[in-house]
Amino acid sequence: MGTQILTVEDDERIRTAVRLALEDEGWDVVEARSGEEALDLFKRHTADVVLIDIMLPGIDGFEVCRSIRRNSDVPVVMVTARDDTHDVVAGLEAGADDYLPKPFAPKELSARIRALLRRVRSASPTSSQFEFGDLQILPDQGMVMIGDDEVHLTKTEFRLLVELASSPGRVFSREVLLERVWGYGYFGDGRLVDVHIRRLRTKIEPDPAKPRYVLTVRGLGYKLQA
Amino acid sequence: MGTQILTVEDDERIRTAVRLALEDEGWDVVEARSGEEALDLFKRHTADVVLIDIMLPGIDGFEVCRSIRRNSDVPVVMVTARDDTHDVVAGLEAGADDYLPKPFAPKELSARIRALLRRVRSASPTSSQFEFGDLQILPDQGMVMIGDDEVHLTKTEFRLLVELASSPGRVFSREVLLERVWGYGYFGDGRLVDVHIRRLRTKIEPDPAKPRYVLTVRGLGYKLQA
DNA sequence: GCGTGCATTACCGTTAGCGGGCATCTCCAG
DNA sequence: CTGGAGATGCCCGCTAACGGTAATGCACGC
Repeated sequence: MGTQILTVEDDERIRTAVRLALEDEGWDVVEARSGEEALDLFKRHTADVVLIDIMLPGIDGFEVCRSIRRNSDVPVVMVTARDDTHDVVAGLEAGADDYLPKPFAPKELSARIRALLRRVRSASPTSSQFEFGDLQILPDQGMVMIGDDEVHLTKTEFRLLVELASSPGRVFSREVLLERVWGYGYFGDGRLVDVHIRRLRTKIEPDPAKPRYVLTVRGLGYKLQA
Repeated sequence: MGTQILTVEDDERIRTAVRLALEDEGWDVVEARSGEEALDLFKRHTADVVLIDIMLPGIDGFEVCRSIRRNSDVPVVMVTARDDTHDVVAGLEAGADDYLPKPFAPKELSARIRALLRRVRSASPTSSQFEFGDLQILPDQGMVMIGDDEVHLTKTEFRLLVELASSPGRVFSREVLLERVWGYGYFGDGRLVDVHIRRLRTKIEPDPAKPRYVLTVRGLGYKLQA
């Protein structure tokens, strides 16, 4: 699923020009022709960025922006022919993140949206999380839970587990694991992996002799039960 | 401690005008006259926003921005007389969050900075207070309570604690903490973090040898018990 | 049965984190 | 200006935990 951009613009020519510019960047564009339509679409879809023209029939851009802000932190860019300082300030005060006076270069619009996306995405560190039955892996917290109990893993064990969990069910050879967990250019014995798999099992498996999560695939490597 | 803004501008009249406008908003302004001075100041202080003029003697604004971006996510606004689309795009690509062509209205500058701060702060909720068991953190009042007793923390200890509290349970590496607490671009020993964690513990932990709140995650960093 | 590959254990050099101590810096009171 | 207290940054030595190696035992497949 790509980046979704909702545009609100009543002038068809501009709307089309904007759409083409945004699609050039590889983003998906959803178009609204009025404030009402925009708010309706916004409720029903999720957008990564909203682009609002101020001069709209019906509800104006400022109001659309404020309305969106009441229940969302989505990045908002205002685009308009009015470029008095007063309008710019009003737009930003209404909750917009950026304000771009027409006429503008499509490349500038794209660049500003990219900057905004960069900022927003760096702020929300994708708190990933895996779950396999009773086994719960929380990479952010450097933590593994079995049921309700925290299990302490060392850094190496943890990275090994996270690596296996990144593609559940897939078999990882010792070479691949050495490369990914220990780093490129590590020239050690493949037995090293065995030892750490063993240590991992004693910690997370109810019965390490009959592994439930970390399974051996003879002759190939190890995998995490999907 | 208020919002710190670092400005980089060689023209004295503009520098003064900008400073007055920013101070009107209640922000603290630190001024640099060249790219070199800016990078130097940036290393030693923390800034909440950086304002960069592109045309500078020595290192130009683009380079200053890129240099800052190499180890910081601080909001950056570029301000310049050049307003070709090409320059705007280049500025944003260099890592700036906004680009404002001169001449600009001080009110617009302030509004744009406010919008940026709003965006950045909504990402890391400086919410009024945190509570972890008996530990109560009141960032607004610069105050920490254990049970009913106020505990005195130094500025550094306090910021360290608040940073950890901003994402309870999440592991913070020494690098991240150095960046966030000591300021971007601080090039010191990672051991420094240990020292302050220890001092923090002696103050807030009932038994500093067996931490209850500030936990060590060996090989990764520290976290605050969720 | 035999060989190959995996499991298990023991061992030991290394390292990360902690605590004590010290030098410098800052900020205030005198 | 000066002295002192607190704050800050840095270094060194200690220890427990960790990572890697090797040796031995076990299981599976031919």
